[in-house]
Amino acid sequence: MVIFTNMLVESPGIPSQRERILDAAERLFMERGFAAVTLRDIGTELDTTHAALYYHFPGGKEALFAEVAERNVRRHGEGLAAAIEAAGIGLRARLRGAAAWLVSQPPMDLIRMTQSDFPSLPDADAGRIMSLIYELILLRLQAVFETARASGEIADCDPGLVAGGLVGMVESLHSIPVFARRRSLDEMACELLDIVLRGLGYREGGTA
Amino acid sequence: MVIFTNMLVESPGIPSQRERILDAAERLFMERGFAAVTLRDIGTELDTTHAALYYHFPGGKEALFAEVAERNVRRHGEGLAAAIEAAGIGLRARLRGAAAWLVSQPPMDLIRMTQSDFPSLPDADAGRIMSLIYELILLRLQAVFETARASGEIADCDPGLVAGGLVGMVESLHSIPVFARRRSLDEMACELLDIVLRGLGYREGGTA
DNA sequence: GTCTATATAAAGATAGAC
DNA sequence: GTCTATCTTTATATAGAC
Repeated sequence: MVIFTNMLVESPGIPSQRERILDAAERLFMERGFAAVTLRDIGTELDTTHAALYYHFPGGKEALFAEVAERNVRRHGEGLAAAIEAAGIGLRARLRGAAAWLVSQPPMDLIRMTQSDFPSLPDADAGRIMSLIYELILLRLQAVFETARASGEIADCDPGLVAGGLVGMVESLHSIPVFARRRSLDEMACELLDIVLRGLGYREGGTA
Repeated sequence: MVIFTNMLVESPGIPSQRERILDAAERLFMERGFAAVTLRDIGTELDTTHAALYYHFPGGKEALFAEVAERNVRRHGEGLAAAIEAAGIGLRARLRGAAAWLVSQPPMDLIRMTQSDFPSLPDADAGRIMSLIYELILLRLQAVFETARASGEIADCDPGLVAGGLVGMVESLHSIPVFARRRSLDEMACELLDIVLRGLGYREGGTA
């Protein structure tokens, strides 16, 4: 029986250097965007040099960003699905779970991504990541509204539009400077959610 | 009677080169953010060289961005005030006017500004512009909700939170790629607005 | 795998001609 | 006022030692 070294370093709790790079890069890139982060910033974060990054990511900054952005979208999607799942049934519970997840994560600035980051990437990368955003996040939330509509919990509406508007509204809470936050992002998201729910004619349990 | 040259070049319809630079810079900076735009980009846009920009803006990129960002916020604030004013009375009309104005402008990405652009500026500039955003945009919209609350058009709510959430929701429509827009941003904003209005217990005319 | 050193390119900024 | 040319800094990227 042969034990591979890379199986050991990938064991839980001992993240590989590659993972550590991805973590730091993801945080920096998602906070500031592609253009505003240098490879030296990422190296400094890990107490190493930017040259070391090229061993793990031969494709350089673009490849690193593309991988990091895709990873971020997938993580957002998984967390969203898990939060919705864990919330059980009922539109209000599901949306609160989804919103709590979104504000617990670094901001996902879709305006910056579409207007600034993606145009800097090869079309193939940009297109793939944009499709993932649509598929893993927007469609996932849209399905929640469709389910609620089908069971009579809410009135008729454009579920895709409402899902998108909700993400934008909740994510925008991240733009409140930390010193100006008199309540937690979670509480504020809940209050906004309740307004939207009422606007959709929400009644618990639906027509049943 | 002396006629100053710079009075002539500032006459309507004949924008000075300084104005043309501000216009181009504003569009580019507000679309892509501080880090993603080079002075050469701006020069190219005006069929000139980046060196020429230093004659009009000796402070370089930072000073140009600071002036452009402040100008953009003031323009947003003025347009917002004018749109609300022109809409007459009634919360729905006012919010529709405000939303129509917001989607008619290049996106104002508050997440990117606070997380990425402002940290690149001197604290004084960043603080001043952030205060203007608060004062000219958020407080202006907040006042609309407070007025509506006072006249009984809507139920009690946190007007600052609702104003902020609304801006975030409406602005996020800008992240929909152009090819994927099946309706105009204006129509989508109206539909979202109506949901929020209903959620606030809106009734036309208020208690009167 | 990571480092130092270096090559190359891009971007901010200035000088001086016109 | 604008241009060309140049300088300086910064950033991406590579080479080769360890």
